[in-house]
Amino acid sequence: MSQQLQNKEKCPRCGKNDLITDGESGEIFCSKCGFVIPEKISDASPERIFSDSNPNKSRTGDRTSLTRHDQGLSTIISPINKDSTGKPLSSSMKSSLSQLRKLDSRSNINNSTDRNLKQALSELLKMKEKLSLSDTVSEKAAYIYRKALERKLVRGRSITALIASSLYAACRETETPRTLKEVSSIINIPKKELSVCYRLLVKELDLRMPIIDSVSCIAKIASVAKLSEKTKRCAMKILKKAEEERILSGKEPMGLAAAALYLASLVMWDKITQKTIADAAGVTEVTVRNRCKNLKKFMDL
DNA sequence: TAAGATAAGAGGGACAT
DNA sequence: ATGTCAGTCTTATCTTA
Repeated sequence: MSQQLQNKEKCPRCGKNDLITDGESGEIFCSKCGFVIPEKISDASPERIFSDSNPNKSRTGDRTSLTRHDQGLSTIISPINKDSTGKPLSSSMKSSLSQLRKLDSRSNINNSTDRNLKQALSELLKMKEKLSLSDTVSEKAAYIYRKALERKLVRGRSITALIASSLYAACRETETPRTLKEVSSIINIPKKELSVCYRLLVKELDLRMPIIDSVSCIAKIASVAKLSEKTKRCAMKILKKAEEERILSGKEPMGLAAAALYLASLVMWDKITQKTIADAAGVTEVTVRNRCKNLKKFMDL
């Protein structure tokens, strides 16, 4: 059970003073009718109060995020010619406001870089959902894409492909196990195009990618193929040993992990076919066999 | 039916031109 | 920039137990 904080506002649905802030998710909901207030997810950190006399502990705005084209810091000039009390504006005010609006729209969205960014980021959010990735990864992807924009790498390339490869790069950087193949098939971009963009990003932005740890792939494959914990641990032992023998370089980590799991399943009498494990890992049976051969040779199994 | 073997082909990294 | 080369992985097909 997470920490819950009382909230002074009224529930918009039932009108009762029973709003509660969930300390973990930051959602505000009514304890009487269960209504969750949309778009009002605040962070659970202590509120910022600028004056002690302020009874209304309002927030200072949404959190900033790299996944918004303006990082969540936009100010929108209302298109309605009324002041805050609802009275119509004077004509001189109206004309200066319309000037402001013109300037504002030019400086914001009509800037081609910003327009590009806006489109890319909306695609990014869709992709993030499809690949069920965390905010951390998409933030990182947004950061990479911004860099790419700065370096003018987008010219003449498809936004979709570039933002997708940024996302893939973010996965690599955060060691989130997603293969190029998965990304390409889920987002519907040819693998080749994606890998060209990815290599471009790595090269031009000087990204330092951590080497994929095949041990972390084991967990993923094991859960897809529904293997036992025992087998998983045995496979990790095998890979650790192989790592010491230094026979891992240049091999696909997924293939290696799959082979280690297959060998482990033999040791543990965990009945599993090569096909199942190859499918779970997204490699072919032949690859599993070849990797098995390598591993066996060095481990006298 | 699962596992192993073999061959042709694709694509990418390293290195030279 | 383009080409070559060794090594890897995939797909397809056949054999073996």
